[in-house]
Amino acid sequence: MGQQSRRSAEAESSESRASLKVRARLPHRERKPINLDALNGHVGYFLRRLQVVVFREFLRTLAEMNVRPAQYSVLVLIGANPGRSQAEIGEVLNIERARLARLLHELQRRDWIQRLASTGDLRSHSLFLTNEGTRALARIKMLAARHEMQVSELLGAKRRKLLIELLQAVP
Amino acid sequence: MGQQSRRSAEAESSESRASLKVRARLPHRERKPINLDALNGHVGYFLRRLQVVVFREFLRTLAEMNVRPAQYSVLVLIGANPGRSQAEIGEVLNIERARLARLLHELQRRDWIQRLASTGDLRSHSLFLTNEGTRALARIKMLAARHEMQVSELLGAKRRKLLIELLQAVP
DNA sequence: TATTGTTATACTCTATAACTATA
DNA sequence: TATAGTTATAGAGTATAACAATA
Repeated sequence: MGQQSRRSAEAESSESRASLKVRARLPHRERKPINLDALNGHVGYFLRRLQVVVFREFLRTLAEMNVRPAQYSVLVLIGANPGRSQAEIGEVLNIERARLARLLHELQRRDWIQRLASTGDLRSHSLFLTNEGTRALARIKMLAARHEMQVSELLGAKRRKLLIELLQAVP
Repeated sequence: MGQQSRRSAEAESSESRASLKVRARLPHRERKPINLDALNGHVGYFLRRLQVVVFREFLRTLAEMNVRPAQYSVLVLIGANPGRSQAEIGEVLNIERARLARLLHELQRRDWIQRLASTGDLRSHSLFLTNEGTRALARIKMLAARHEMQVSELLGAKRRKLLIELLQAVP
């Protein structure tokens, strides 16, 4: 894979944590640094900056299963909370119900999930993994754990732990 | 504005920090909490969760100027670093040059920026704000500062400061 | 040969609105 | 009336590829 060759190439430069660095297309000569100005005062800017890098890495590591972050989070929640409705899953993940409907349609097409009529409220669907979905999720979780290790290499284990604690505590 | 009435309505419930909370469409009855399972171990999940809320709030607060986060960051950098090329701006912000070209085209259509031929490298364009762009950016920065205050209310000033320091230090 | 900027395409995600069927 | 889910549309963001001009 392209990722493998890239990683080994960068490893040669003896910077093990450089693999995820945001510096594509290195310029021929170093330029004067750019002043971030007001961006330095925005949480959103830094959140977005890191999130883009992390998601890009996620896509690379999960490429063999062709799973995107949103699909991953939905699969994990269905696996750990079988029988919940689309409304409940969507609310927790902050995914619009319209978007979730299409996302689930794709997961169903792959035969990873099934939607059964709810016993109580006839409007809602109860979500479950299929047997194939359960097997796929096991593999996917393994790759996701590998991804998280790469994130940990990028951030440093200590900073990663601090960051999770901080973000988890947000109301 | 709809936001104002919403904030005051929620303020009545004596939860001043609830204005940005992720709980649209409150269910009639509380359900059993959903188990986040493996998501609890992913920095990316928490990053994304907060970033979506923060960007949504940004859009609301900057709605009167019709400015999106990416446009804001580009305007700020051009304002603080006049004469830089598209390649330099795009690299810092991690915006694809193809996407940046279209984004700048839109800013130019609004007469907020101008692209002049570089004196040195004839391939590159030097980016500047127009007079109108300078005036617009002043107003935009004022709104962005207001936005950041709302973020600070959501996170708590102390946690916001910690978060910025942590994210800023990421390599 | 490589880089800068442009145009084009495909796909994902976000935000709406309109619709049905249930409650 | 309100909610659960579906379908559709428009716009933003991401990832590519191909191209002309210049280095």
